Amino acid sequence: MDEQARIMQALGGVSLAGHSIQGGMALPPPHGHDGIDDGRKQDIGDILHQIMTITDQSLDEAQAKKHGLNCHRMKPALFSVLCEIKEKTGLSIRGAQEEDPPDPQLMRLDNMLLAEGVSGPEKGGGSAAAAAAAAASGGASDNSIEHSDYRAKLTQIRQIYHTELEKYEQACNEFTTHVMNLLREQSRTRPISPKEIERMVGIIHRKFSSIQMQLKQSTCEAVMILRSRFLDARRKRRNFSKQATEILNEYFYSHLSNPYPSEEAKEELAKKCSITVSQGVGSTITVSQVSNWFGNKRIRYKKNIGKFQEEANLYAAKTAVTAAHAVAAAVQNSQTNSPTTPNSGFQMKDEEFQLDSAESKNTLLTNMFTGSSGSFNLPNSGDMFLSMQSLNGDSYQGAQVGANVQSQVDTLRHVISQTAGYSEALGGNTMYSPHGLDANGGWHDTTTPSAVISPTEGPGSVHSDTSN
DNA sequence: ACATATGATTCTGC
DNA sequence: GCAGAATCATATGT
Repeated sequence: MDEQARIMQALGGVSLAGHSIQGGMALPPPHGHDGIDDGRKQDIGDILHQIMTITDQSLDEAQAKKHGLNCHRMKPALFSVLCEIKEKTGLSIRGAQEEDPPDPQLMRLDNMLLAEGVSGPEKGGGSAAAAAAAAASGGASDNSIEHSDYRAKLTQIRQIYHTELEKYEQACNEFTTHVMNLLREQSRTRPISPKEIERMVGIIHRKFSSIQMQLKQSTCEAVMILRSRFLDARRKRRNFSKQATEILNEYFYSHLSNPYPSEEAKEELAKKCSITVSQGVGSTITVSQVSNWFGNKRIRYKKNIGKFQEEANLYAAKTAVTAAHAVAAAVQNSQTNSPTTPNSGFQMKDEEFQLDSAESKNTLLTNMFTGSSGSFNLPNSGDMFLSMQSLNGDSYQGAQVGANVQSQVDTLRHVISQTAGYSEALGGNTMYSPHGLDANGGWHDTTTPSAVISPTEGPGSVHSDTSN
């Protein structure tokens, strides 16, 4: 042990090729020596001398000396002792950063990149994620143009991410092997154990993974920005076309008693709205958009019936006019018995859009006579009739005459009778069962037209939608 | 510039 | 999962 101590002391501060070997070496104080034979003493002295003078010599000479040292029989023993001491003294430095636990932040980033289709399997991963994102946001985005744009940008991000990642990995590997080679090389002259090399590799990997995390973070940010730009429909909100709104309103007011279109009805409405819209630049209207529309409509109508009175009148009138046309045609058809009269022209193509005579009448009656939310200036019956007459000449085509002729006749009869003051018995129309909002504000079937009036809407209580 | 309209989203309750 | 309600964010009208 004394021998070792002396060696240590002698070696302290010696630099080889610019690498200090002082780090981590605690040198015990020198003290007396005994029991070492002179031959060995001479040996060690030689080694020390060679080491001390190695930097003063030429490269070739140094190389030769180094080789000599490496081949020296004392070398393995010295090396292991130095390593042991270094290991002991270096303990305080490490230990803290041993095995790294999975970073939650990194895991979140990884998950997100995977979910967005940036990382993970190649192929249509990006578009699949885009579609999923679109579906998540209501499925309302059927904008193929914008979607392809989004996908293109996502692919771009994906490519950049992967090339960068690859670059980092390559650099990391190169650097690691370089450092490993260097250390291995130096381990000939410095006390570097394989364990230490391993640890160094770990440190390098950690450093590189922190760089990778930055890359992941910025990629995530880019994706988020992209998403907000392309997929947040609220940012891209566009009003529906006039025709589309008309179709939807048509359905709403003709089903005022129960404005909850079935899934098929919604699909049909969406299709119709999209057809009318397709001639322009507008996007198509999806089922979920129809659902949104009805949701908004119901709540806004209920909140302020007065505000929608005019609209309700209009659509009810349109419905009635449509019915009138149908009836007129039917009558003409039956009277003239003309084979050229297109009977099929009034045939319902789609049962979904049946005209609900009771409902349309209800709308009319409610609007005209009950006055719903009080302060709305009700048109008197004459006005209403006039307006209807004027509408008669209208070339409005929007309303799908979906009803059978009989129900249209009923509607028309009621409209006419109520409007013009006819008091005919309207033989056998027991279908008249107006529906409306119940006292709780929900839609239900009632038997009194006045039920349409919201109890909370006293006369003169017209107010605007303050929800905004 | 401001108010209003409107499509979409989010939250809550059922 | 749907509907209602509240809210957001944009579009449109003045």
